Amino acid sequence: MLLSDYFPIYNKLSPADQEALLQVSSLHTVSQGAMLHRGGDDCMGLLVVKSGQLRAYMTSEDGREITLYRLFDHDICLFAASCIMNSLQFDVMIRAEKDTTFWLIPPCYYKELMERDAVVANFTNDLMSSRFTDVMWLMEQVMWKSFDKRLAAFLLEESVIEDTLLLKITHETIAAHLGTAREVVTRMLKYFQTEGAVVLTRGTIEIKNKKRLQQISDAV
Amino acid sequence: MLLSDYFPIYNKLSPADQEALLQVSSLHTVSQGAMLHRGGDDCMGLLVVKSGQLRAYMTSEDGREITLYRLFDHDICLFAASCIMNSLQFDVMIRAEKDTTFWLIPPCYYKELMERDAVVANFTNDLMSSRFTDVMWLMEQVMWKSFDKRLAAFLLEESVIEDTLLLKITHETIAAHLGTAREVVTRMLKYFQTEGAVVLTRGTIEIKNKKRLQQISDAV
DNA sequence: AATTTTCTGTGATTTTATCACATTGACAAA
DNA sequence: TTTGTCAATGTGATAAAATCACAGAAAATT
Repeated sequence: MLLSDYFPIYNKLSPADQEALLQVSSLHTVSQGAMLHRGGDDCMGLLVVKSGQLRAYMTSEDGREITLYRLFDHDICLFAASCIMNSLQFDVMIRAEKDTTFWLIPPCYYKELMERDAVVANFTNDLMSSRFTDVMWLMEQVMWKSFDKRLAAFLLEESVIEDTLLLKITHETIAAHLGTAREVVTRMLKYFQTEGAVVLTRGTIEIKNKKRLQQISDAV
Repeated sequence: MLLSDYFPIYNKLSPADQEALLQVSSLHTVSQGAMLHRGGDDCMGLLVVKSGQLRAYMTSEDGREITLYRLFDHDICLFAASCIMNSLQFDVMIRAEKDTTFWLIPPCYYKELMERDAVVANFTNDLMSSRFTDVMWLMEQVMWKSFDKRLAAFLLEESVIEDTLLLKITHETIAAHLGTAREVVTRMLKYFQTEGAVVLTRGTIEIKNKKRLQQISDAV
């Protein structure tokens, strides 16, 4: 599979631009845990995920984290190229959650293309809208949902992503996803266990009663 | 003053598009408190603020609110035209905080223009980036700042916007801006009063010690 | 087997949210 | 002027979540 298969507007580019895009783009592979981007200063370029999984998150001054959204195969990451949009004035961190292969389109090339080509500009617009939608969804969760609902929803989502009921994840990691403290996660998980919804062992959470988690997550 | 003075890229449009833009746009005035937009379904168009003040906010199912950002003279509101971006999938409410005069550019016209003209598309991109930046700033506040800091910062900002130390605002309204409950605001304001930072009467908050509020707001 | 590190458990306290209702001030109607 | 009404504020009680400070258990390393 080529970049052209992963870049939705490739066919709408002029032949010259198609050629140039393939020329300047490069394929990279990083290992799980690799830091791809740390905030507004660094600017690697537009990142097109071929395979793997990335996590975009925000950090507090004292090192707490919250996951903004995740990127999977075919997703495109705009914020690793935040320098091309000078009205974007905030810091997003991006880290590989799995071994990940991606194409990188250099920021200066993409910027020039976007400013010249309406199709590319509108596509960029769509990308940004999607991420904006993700963040607004998160905002709603953080603002109006109680923690038990958010945790239950996270476990269910994680179960879908990993395609298993036996999650290999620590309380600390969950806390970083949800933007809270580890103890808070531990206590709520203990409660879920007394409810029979999960079984906990060191480093794992086994989902025993999916319906119960769904009830908790969906309750009004 | 004409729309052309408030629309930054007007001079970059073709003469025909300049002409058409002025043709299809309309000038409107609404009173304080008027609801301009409620969520994704309604789509009035791109809204260019001539004078006044708008508030963009989010609501919970049970009617709680939080202010996302505010719009002043020369600001342009993209979300009253959210239908032109079909990847934008969230609801923003927009209400006039003051009597407001604005131009309205019809969504279908703007959409067509944007898809055709790279300058317009990139400008739209910039608008969206700015709002995204606002929301990310809010996210940081909500996630990592304690409530006393957020309230102190709000009072100071309000004082700048209204250009007075005697704020005419209720605890209920502040709670809606900050996304919390009225009692929480009342209690914290009482505390600020015991600190000598403010003096409270029904419907007003007088800032007595700006420095103290700044200390509270900026404390690490 | 001993040591170190990572992960989990838990009490105590503070902050913030929630619920329920009391009180006060402003304004309007009688 | 008095009375009634409503919006705004005050506050106690309780619950949820965050914070702090350790204790202990499991896994990994030496």
